[in-house]
Amino acid sequence: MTLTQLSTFVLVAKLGSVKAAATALGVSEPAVSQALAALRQQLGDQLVVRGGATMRLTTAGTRLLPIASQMVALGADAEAAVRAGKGAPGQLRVVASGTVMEFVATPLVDAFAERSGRKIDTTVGMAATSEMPVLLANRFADVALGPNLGRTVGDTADTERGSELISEPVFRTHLVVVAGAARLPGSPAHWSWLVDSTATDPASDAGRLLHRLHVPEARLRVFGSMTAAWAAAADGAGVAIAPGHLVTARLRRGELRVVNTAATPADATWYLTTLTPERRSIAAETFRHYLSSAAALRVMREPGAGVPPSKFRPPVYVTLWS
Amino acid sequence: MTLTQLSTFVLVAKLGSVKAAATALGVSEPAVSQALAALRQQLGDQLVVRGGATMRLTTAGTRLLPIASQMVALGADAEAAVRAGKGAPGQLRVVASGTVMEFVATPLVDAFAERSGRKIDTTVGMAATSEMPVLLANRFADVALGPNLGRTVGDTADTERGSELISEPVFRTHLVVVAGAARLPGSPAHWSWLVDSTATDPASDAGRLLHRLHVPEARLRVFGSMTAAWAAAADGAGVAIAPGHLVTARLRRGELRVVNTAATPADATWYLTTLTPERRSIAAETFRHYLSSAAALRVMREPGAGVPPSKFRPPVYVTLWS
DNA sequence: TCCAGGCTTAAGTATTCCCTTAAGGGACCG
DNA sequence: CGGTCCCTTAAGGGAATACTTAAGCCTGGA
Repeated sequence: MTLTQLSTFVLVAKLGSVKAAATALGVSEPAVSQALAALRQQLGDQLVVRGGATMRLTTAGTRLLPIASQMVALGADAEAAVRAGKGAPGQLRVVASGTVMEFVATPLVDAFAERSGRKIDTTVGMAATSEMPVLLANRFADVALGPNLGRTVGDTADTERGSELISEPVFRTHLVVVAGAARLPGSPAHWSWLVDSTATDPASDAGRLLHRLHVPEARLRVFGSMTAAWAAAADGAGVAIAPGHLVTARLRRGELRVVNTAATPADATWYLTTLTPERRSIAAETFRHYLSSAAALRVMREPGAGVPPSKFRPPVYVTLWS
Repeated sequence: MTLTQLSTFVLVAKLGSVKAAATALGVSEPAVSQALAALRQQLGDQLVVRGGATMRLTTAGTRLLPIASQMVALGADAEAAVRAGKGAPGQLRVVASGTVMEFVATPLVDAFAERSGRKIDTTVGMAATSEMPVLLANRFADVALGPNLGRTVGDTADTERGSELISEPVFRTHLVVVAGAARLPGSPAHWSWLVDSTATDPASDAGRLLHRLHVPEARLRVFGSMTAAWAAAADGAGVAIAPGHLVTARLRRGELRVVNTAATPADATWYLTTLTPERRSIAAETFRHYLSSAAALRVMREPGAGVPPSKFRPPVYVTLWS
């Protein structure tokens, strides 16, 4: 019964699938399945079993989950405690949604590291919206930047202590639909939508927008980054989604134009999600404070030139700081 | 950072020595030292350093200890939870002092297992008095049978939550000094004391008795078991210590006679020590209840023939159910 | 000053972890 | 009934664990 195995179990149980856990951990499916098999053999119980759509917990698994979850969290706390105890630099692990990751996470974190006098080691990873609560609750990450993760209706799991999350708005923008010079036939559901991978996350801002416009999946063309999608849109290949404030330059130059739809322009707010204050690490608190500064706002508003399409790595999930 | 390493660290920190931890775990000293070295390297801090008599915690080590301790305890809880969840037999791990171990632990546990309908897997290990609180607090054991472990004055460590212990008297006897036919010259401090290894434990009943009589260590001859010591005493090799109720037959047969001293007969009470009720396992609670039964009392009063000297294993510490 | 007890290192070995790719089921859906 | 998605097993390899014995080293005490 290793901590790795327990982490794996927790992730599978909370995400409801081996595949999802494997993705979140950045390993192959068999790796997860095998860790699970080892736990199952040693504890003499299946713990999680296939139950149609999602993996279901057995009775024993249900009892194990809160304990395992706490052990994993304590494992992270242990490292943080030792770090703090020996006066070493703190550590801040950020997870960001794809959009935030592409445009502002890196410059934001760079600026933060600069400002903190390099006293805080900061790393960034990308995660899907559904993964973020799990990653935070189990201390795989300290803060999340992306959509609102505050408690939503129908949230059955996670009534355990310590898993409560707090989302605070840090930046408000609006999503617009943009296109090049090409004519757009018929309704939005018939257009060709040039999107990045976050749009396939139904809980993301872009995903919700597409859902509201009833765009079928067949009409999507997924690009490795938003920047790449915009370039394709400018070439007349279809329409793309963009945070308004990030395409002002392209609009001014006439490369792109705004296309109004029934659902756009749509408000879109980026949130910072953390644990409750008493469970927050010092580094997380510092970062939270930094985000309310004028310097941080400036970075989010004008994140520089963005990342050139070739340099932005597609949704290769970062191995999450094992 | 494995659970094994954390257990090792906790044991070293709480027992104050690598050697003690190695003994308690039933492994060699280098094994402990090495586990510690691995932790130290990974966490980048010494955690515990040599500080004269006992190992002292560094700042980082101080912060780590409560967290590690809780992780270890949760590890045991996890197994228990899964066991309970799948309806498997419960588990009861008993630690006993040497005397209890030699005479009553085995028959007591056998009787308990019988009575519980084999629904509880019971194992017994032997431990020194100083080790018992640590073993209980970190879930290496569920109950302890031996001297009173309730909070004593000067108990500096263990103010952390969950380490509170409750000792309840379960059997009252009295210690007597016995000898064979030989004449005893001078004061008790000059006699030859034939004892078992528990007498070298200063916190044990026998150890305290020897201290009260100012018997120097040089006057001790350590035997592998009390039974063996009594046999030697009967041969005239010196005096021995015995719980009165266990030597009545030998006294009646004239093999031994009681020698009165300034400190004997001395009251000696065996206690059952457990965690607080809400932290107690079901098996521990069941055992506690069983001990108050007439059947248990009978076993403790007349534990059969005892163990023949050759069969009782000297303080070979049982590997503690890792 | 040397000695002794106790912590640490060195060297070697068996075991377990943890990951990979490739291939074998099993359930659900059209 | 075949496809597809997903979980699982098989096989293999590299690294880390966890233990041993033997030998060094540091500190405190006679």
